[in-house]
Amino acid sequence: MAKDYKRILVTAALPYANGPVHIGHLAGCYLPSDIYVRYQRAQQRDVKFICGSDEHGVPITIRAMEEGITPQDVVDKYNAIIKESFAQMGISFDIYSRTSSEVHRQTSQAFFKKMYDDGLFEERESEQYYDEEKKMFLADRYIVGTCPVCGNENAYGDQCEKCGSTLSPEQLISPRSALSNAPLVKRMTKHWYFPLNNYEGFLKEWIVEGKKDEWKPNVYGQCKSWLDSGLQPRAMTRDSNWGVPVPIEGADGKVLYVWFDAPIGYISATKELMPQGWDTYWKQDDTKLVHFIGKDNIVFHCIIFPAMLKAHGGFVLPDNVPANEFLNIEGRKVSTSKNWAVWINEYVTDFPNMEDTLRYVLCANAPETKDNDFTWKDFQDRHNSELVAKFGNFVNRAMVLMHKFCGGRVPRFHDDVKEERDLELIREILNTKKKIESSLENYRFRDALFEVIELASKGNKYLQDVAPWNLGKTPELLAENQKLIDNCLHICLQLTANLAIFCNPFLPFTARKICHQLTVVEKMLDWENGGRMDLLKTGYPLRAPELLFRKVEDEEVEAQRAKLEERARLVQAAQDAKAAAMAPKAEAVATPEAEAKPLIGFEDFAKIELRAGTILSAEKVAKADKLLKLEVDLGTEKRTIVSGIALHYSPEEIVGKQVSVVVNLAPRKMRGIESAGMILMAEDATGKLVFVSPEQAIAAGSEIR
RNA sequence: GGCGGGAUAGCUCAGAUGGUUAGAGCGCAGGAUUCAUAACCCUGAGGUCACGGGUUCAACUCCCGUUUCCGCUACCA
Repeated sequence: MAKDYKRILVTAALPYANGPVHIGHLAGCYLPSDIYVRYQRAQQRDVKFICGSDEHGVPITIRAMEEGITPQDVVDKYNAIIKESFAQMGISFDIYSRTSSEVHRQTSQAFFKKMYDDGLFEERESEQYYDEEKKMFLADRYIVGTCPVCGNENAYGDQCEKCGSTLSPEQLISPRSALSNAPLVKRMTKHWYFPLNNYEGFLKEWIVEGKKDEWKPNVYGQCKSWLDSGLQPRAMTRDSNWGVPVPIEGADGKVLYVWFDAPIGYISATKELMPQGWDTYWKQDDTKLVHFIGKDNIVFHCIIFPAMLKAHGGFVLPDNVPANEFLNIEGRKVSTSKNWAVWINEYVTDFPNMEDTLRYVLCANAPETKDNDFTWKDFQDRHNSELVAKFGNFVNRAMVLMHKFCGGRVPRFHDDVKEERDLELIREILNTKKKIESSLENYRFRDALFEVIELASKGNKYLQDVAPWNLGKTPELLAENQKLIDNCLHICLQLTANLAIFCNPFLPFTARKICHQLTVVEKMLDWENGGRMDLLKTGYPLRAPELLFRKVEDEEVEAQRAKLEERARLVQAAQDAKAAAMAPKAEAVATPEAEAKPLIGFEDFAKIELRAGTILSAEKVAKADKLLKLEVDLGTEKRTIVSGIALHYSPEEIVGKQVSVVVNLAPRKMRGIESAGMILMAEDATGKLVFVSPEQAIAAGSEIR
C-alpha cells in the first residue's frame, strides 16, 4: 500500500569524524542515497538530502589525546576531508552539517528536555571509575591498564588494541586514567536511561507486522531478532566533557550519549537547511522518510531512533531503511586499523575525472543483498567493457557517424522509410525507462544501472543491423540511401539524449558531458523527458565528439593493488595497527620493529607469583567457543582455572600436562565459573597458542622465577 | 554459544508469492564486421542451484538438521 507521499526526506548515515571515508562507505550508503535523490529530483519531486559529520563520542576524544590536539581540531580536520570527498564524488547533499553545530546543540537538548519533562527517562546510579586528579568520570575508553590477556600495559577499558580482546574496565589490571595517569577510584554517578522495553509493543506492531514485506530481509531479520530477544533500558547520557551537555539541573559534566544525539543530527541539519519549514518534512504524515545506512547501524535506525521519535511524539517514522551489507576489498574485510581500504580522497587524486567510473563500479557491484567483493581487476574490467566498450562506444559511434554522413547536424526522420526495427528500438527506450523507475523506487540500484547499459547495448546492436557505413559507402549509394541513414542516426542521437537522462542519477558527470556534446541544456535531463524522441531538434548542429571515458590500463590497477598490499604489509610488519590507523597518510613512518614494553624493575616482576602446575582435568565450558575449565594441581592446593584455549587444545590431550600459572591474579568469573589464576601461553603472529611449560617434569607448585 | 543474513556457471553477482529447457556481465571457444577507444554484433561450451533428510503431483524457491562465510551479541588467551 504505497502511500500518497507529498515529499521525501532522505538521510545518509552521519560519518564519524575521526577518519576519511572509503569506498565501503560510499557503496553501502552514500552512493545509493545519492542515486535515489538525484532520480527523485529529476522526477521533480520534493526531496531533501540530509547528512553531516557525527562529531561526538569517545573515540574522537581519544584520537585528540593521541595526536595532542583538541577534539574540536580532530573533527574540524576530518569534517573538512569528508565533506570534500563527498563533493568530489558528486554526492549531492542539500546540506552537509555537523553535530558540533549550535543548531544541533539546541535541537538535541530540546529533544532530551521534552522527554525528560514528560518523565520518559529512568534515573539510575551506578559505580564508575573516577579520576580524582582531573575530577571527572571516565568512559571505558579513557581507562587504561594492563590487559589481562596479553599483558599490554596500555589496553583500553573496552578493548585491548594489541590483542583485540574486548574488555570491561573491571578486567584491567591496575587501571589508571588515560588523561592523568593517576590510579582510579570508584564513585557513584547518575545517568538517564531510556526504557526501550516500554516501546516493544509499538515496535513489534510497526516493524514485525507492518514492514514484513516492505523492508529488506537483512534489515527486517535483524530487527525481529532484537525485538524477540527483548529490549533493555539504555543509558542516554555519559560522563564526559565532549558532547552536548545534558540540559537539566545537576547534570554538570554529563553529555548526551552519542547515539542519542547523532540521529537527532538529521533533524538539526534539516533545520539548518530550512529554518522555516523544516518541520513540514519531519512532522507531517505525508513525508516519506528514508534512512540510508550500512548494516552496522540497523539497530539504531530501526529500533532506538524510532522509539525516541515515538516517545517524543510528533515526528514521522522512517518509511524504509534500505541498509546495505559490507563491501570487501580484494577478498578481505575493509579495516581502517590494518589500512586495508581504498580512501576516497586518494582515489580522486589517483584517478582524476573518473568519479563516474567509481560510482559505476560501486553501484554495479553494490552489496545490496550480501557482502560483496571489490577488486581492482573488476574495476578495470567493468570500466573497460561496460562503460568504455558499450556505453561510451555507442555514443561515440553515433556522433562520429552523424558527422560523417549527416554533415554535423541532427538528421530528420523520414516516416516514409521507417522500418520495424526502428520502432522496436523506440519502444525499448520507453520500456527501459519504466524498468529503471520501478527498480529505483524499490531500492534496486544495480538492476536499474544494468538497464542503462543494456539500452546502450541495444543501440549498438541496432547500429550493427542497419550498418549505415555500408549504406553510404559510395556517393551513389549515399544519395540512394540518405533517408535510411538519416533515420538510423536520428534514432541513435535521440537515444543518446535518452541515455543521458537515464544515466544521470548514476553517472552525473557523464550525463553533463553528453549534454555538452549534444548542445542541450541540463534541463533536458528532467526525468519526464525520458522516452521522448524529439529531444534534439532536427537540423541542429552538434559539437565534435569527445570520448566520454578513457581506458584503464593494466599498470594502473596493478599499482593500486600494490599500494594496498604494501600498506597492509607495513602495518602488519610494524605490529602497530594503531599507529597506522591514526595516521593513514603516514605509511612511510611505520617502523618494522615490534612495539616494545618499557623497562621494569625487579620489584615489578616480583609482584607476579608464577608456579608450575599440572592439569588434572579439563572440560569444555558450555556456551563458550574458546573456554576450557581446568583443574590444576599446584602442589599445596588444587585450583579451578578457566582458560580460553579451546580452539587450540582438546580437553583430552592436555590432561597431565605441566603448565605455568599466574597464581596471584585476582579471581574472575567467566560464564558463571570463577577462575582463580591464569595459564601462560605463547602466541605467534597467526594467533596460534602454545603452552609455556617447564622443560622437564617438575613437582607441581614449583615456583617460576 | 545465542540471534540475523548468505552459500547458484572458471570469476563477480541476479533469481516476488514453489510449476515448461536455472539467468546476466566478465572470462573462454568459434563466427561476422570495420562506423567506433582492436571496440561493437552473433553463436557456443560451462551449473547434481553447499550437504543430508522431509512436505508436495511438482522445490534453487517451503520445513528440519549439518557444514561454511559475514554481521550483531556473549566470551577470550
